[in-house]
Amino acid sequence: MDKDIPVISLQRLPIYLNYLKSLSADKLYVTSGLIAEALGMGEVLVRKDLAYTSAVGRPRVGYVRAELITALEDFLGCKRRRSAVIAGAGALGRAVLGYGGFSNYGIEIDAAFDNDAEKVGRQIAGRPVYDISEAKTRIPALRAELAVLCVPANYAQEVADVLVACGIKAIMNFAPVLIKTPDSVTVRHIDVAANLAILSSMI
Amino acid sequence: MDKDIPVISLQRLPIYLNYLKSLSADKLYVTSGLIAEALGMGEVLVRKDLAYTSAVGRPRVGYVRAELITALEDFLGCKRRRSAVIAGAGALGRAVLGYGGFSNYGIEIDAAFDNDAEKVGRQIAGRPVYDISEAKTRIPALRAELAVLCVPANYAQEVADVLVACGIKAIMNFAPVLIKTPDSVTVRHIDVAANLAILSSMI
DNA sequence: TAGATTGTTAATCGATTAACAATC
DNA sequence: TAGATTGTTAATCGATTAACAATC
Repeated sequence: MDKDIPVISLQRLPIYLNYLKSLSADKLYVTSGLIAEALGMGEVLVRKDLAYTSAVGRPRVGYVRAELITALEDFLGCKRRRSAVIAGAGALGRAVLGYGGFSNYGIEIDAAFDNDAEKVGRQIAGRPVYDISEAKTRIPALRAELAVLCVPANYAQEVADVLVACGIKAIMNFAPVLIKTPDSVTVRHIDVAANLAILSSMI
Repeated sequence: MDKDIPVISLQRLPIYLNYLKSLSADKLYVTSGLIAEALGMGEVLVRKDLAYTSAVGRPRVGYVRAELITALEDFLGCKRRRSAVIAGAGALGRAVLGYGGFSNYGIEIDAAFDNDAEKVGRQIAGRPVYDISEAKTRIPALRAELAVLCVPANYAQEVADVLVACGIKAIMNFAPVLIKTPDSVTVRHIDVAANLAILSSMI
């Protein structure tokens, strides 16, 4: 009955959530018009997006801000704690490990993997760095289903295959190369250089 | 006459470019069908996207791979060298500084800025770290128009304002907060935590 | 009650895909 | 020539916006 949320709407939900959280605590109600105005988008679009979550607004007053935050967090699964791992403990992997923002979404980065003996066995930001060969025992033990791929391009496919074999169900890929995975595994590719090039060509 | 390329098509051009470069050197010709197949998309879409560049294919043989790469590079402005700076020399800023991939697109990261006296004056990956107060002389001197914003959320708007005042025309924003800029400045927001949360909710 | 805002249905807009003529 | 592939025009699909009834 209820249609699945389009990915493009899903991508806007964290933006709404951030905005709602940024409002001062005495702001009890918000309207779609207020959100739309602040974020530079159409108000009907905001209502449509919010309708995919369990959010319910009231005519004349709008949405209760706290309820709306809860609805968005529920929809995004922020309540359910989920474990993630990082593959590649280079500069980017370490930056991601040290980044605290994941906890807002119920995600915990629990470990990193690398093949460099220099890095293996140490801790980074309080998290252990294991040899990649340990992935097949460590990942199931952690029940991790999310992975952030921060290895060089020439290792990306090989490491992605290992992650998939270990039960990882979604991969955020920072390597500048497309990786192939079974349909059951979702991949988001973030190519930082390509993004900057796109920006540059839009100037 | 010629319509402007939609942003969504523009975003695919680096993907085509990477794929074409990944092919072995003896692959002289490529067809839209080959590219589409490899990338899991429709072949008409590939031809439409390529048509926005100056690429011209030939019926029956397809596109000359080398020509197509050149056409994409020209369109993306990879030939014209452009200077970029990083704001924020924390873990993420350092990771971006150390990342070599920008040169493929003609982009050179020339400097970083920070307000931490510990970091200012040092070099990271061979690039100088200046105090943010120097931005207004250094950025124009470098003729930098691109910036990567890697500061904490609570500084993001303030630092973005400085960058804009220094002549920056496009900002890639890694801070988990929306920033406001004049219409003349293009912003791409990459919220790593939000992206992982989206992925997670798609599992 | 009057008026503001929601939620939904219909219209529009833009992107993708299908169809096909051109051509090498 | 026959056939494969391009480039383009028309059709479809999906997302956004407009219109509006419901309602608090």
